[in-house]
Amino acid sequence: MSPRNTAQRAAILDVLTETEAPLGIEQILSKGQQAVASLSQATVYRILKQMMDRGHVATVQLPGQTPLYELSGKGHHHFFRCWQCEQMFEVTGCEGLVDQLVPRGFALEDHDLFLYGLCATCRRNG
Amino acid sequence: MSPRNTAQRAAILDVLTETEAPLGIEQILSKGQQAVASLSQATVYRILKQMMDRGHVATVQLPGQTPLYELSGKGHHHFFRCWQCEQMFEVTGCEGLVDQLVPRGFALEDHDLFLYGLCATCRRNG
DNA sequence: CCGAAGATAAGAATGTGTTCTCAATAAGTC
DNA sequence: GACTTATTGAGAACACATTCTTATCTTCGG
Repeated sequence: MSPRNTAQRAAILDVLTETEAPLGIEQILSKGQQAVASLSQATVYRILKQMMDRGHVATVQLPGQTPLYELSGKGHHHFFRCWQCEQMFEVTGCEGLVDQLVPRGFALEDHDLFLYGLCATCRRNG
Repeated sequence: MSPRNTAQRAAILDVLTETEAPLGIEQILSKGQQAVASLSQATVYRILKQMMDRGHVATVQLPGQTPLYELSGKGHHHFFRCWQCEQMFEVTGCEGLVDQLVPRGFALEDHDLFLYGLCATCRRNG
């Protein structure tokens, strides 16, 4: 059966829709509480898990960090994370590049890639 | 002061030296116990931490996994992880490739890259 | 070889992220 | 509007990796 249309579910979906970058549990919780003050952490976990099971949400696993969440269906992409403002920027266009690193005889099926540095704004201001 | 020369410390160093791929705590523990049967998990953690503080050991953080450990001083490199045999293979030569993905105006300072698929052996046998 | 100080084993304790429990609440149905 | 049933909030419980505690053992300087 399809899930009931609760204010909490709508709030979480709104947060994910309005934000371009992937978000952590705490960020989703605090932003969601601006719409539904009573929103609890357990509910955020519960709803995100359901959305993932239904394929509406995907996780972004940065090395050594807890997962971030974003709406799925964006196609293959990676992220540039700014060390100053900590924002994440979507990066595309890795097709063909990564293949050049695969050892002879190996079959590449997937890859993870994360870029770190300064975004254009922080670079100018810093 | 320099650390005392114990059998446990030598065993862990041997394990890291003899293995080309980065290892997890459990692997280091079980391999090390072949040399020093009494080796305990706490000691593995303690000695690895010391080796990291001294810069002799570095961690490899795969997304969504606990850290792996390898001897440092290998220069910049990445890994290809085989889904079948779960072995990790060192990959080098990313220079210049990653830069092509950096958005205009951004300053790239570091990156993580992980390749997944089938190694040559598993590809032939599977 | 002795003794002081550091190192170890084992398990207890901790920390963190996530899931569970259950009484209270709210959605959707008739 | 009342009923049935899913959903929620709050905190307890859990899982797990990691660190701490302490009594015992080992290294190494003298």
